[in-house]
Amino acid sequence: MEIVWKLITWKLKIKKNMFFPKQKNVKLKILKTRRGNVRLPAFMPIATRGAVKNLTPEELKNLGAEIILSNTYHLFQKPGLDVFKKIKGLHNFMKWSGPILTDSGGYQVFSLSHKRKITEKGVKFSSEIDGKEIFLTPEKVIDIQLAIGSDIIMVLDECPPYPCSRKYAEKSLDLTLKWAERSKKHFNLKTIHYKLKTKPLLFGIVQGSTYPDLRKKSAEKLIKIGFDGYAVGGVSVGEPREEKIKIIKLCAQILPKNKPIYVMGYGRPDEIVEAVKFGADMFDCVIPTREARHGRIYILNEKRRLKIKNLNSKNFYKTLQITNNKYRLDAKPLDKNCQCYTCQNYSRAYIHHLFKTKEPLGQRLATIHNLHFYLYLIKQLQK
RNA sequence: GCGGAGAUGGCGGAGUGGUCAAUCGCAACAGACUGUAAAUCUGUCGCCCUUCGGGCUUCGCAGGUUCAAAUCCUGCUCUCCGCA
Repeated sequence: MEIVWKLITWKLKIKKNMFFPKQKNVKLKILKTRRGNVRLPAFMPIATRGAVKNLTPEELKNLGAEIILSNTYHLFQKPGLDVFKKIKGLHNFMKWSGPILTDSGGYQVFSLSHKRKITEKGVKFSSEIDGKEIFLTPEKVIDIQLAIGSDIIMVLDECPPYPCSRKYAEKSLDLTLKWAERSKKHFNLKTIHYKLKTKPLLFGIVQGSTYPDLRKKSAEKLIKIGFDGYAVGGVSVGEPREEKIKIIKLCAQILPKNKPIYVMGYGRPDEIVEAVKFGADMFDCVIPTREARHGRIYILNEKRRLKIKNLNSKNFYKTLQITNNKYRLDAKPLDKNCQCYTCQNYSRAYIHHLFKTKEPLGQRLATIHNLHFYLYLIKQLQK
């Protein structure tokens, strides 16, 4: 009798697995990290040097941020790894208890291109702070991120510029793929003693510039190596909108749907909405914070109750330049429908004045508003 | 009163015969920003015409020298510093 029962349950299990073969086509809704779950899609405010400019981690949390991004290259230079060893990681250092994703320094290969040299072994930078030489290899970058205490570790890649010749894109991709392989190997070696629950995640990065076949090759190779998530890198480095969308769409089609897809450094609000429709899950971008500091304010056109179907149009939002003279006497809040701290308390005229007189509070209030805008938007997309 | 220095576009301040509508900084006005070398960067900034370009009026005021003056000369007005 017992044997029969076992047989039945065994058969049921098999059937169940046939219905859901590893759930490959089910879109991921939640990303599990060792420091808690992240609802997808997610937007990660950027704390390059361990701080989202103008905000405390507590304020960030109140704005609804579930995960933030930090940077290997910059943290390695300052404060340096000895500090993270002493203070026990970035989370403790900056008092942020949620997950942290760290970028590998691959973007600095692009943005500091005049100060670095790429070889098969790694990238040699001459520091923009003191000119000192910094040598990063795929292995070293993993070690640094482990020391920082990152929850999502990015592999070292080369983010090629745009436009990029076919020949260079191929060469660059070959190197990036080799580095990806080495990264995975090194990561496994270094985390072999970690318990499953406490192990950080490792993400690979798809490159290949604007060439679809290279992107395809890149994605397929990374899947073969096997990562906890996949990023689309090298997007928004100056290419036209259609090119970006084409690449993101292609990558999202190829990459597994039960793993998070992270479009790096992306994007404008409408671009994010579009990418989510194609299957992208994670984003980070300097736009809301940097533009806030420069006085550009994001405003929703729709009334409250924003729903994803209302976001079809590119015009669901607009921007306003608060430094413009026309806001000098404007007693309205930045956005009359916005529930953020800034809009609940302050007028455009006041924020305009703070900017004109270079009071840092202006940038702070604008940052709060713009991040609220982005995080509110992403929340609507989670529904 | 005597001696010295100076007056330049919204402000500060270059320029001391043609290349000056006048360097530069600030202010003003606008724009850009996509894994943050970014509280940054770019443009405009005497007036008029549609851009290239062209025209007009400017360097305290009034004359003068010169082909040509913000720049040289004369007078005037004002400001600052020192001495009485």
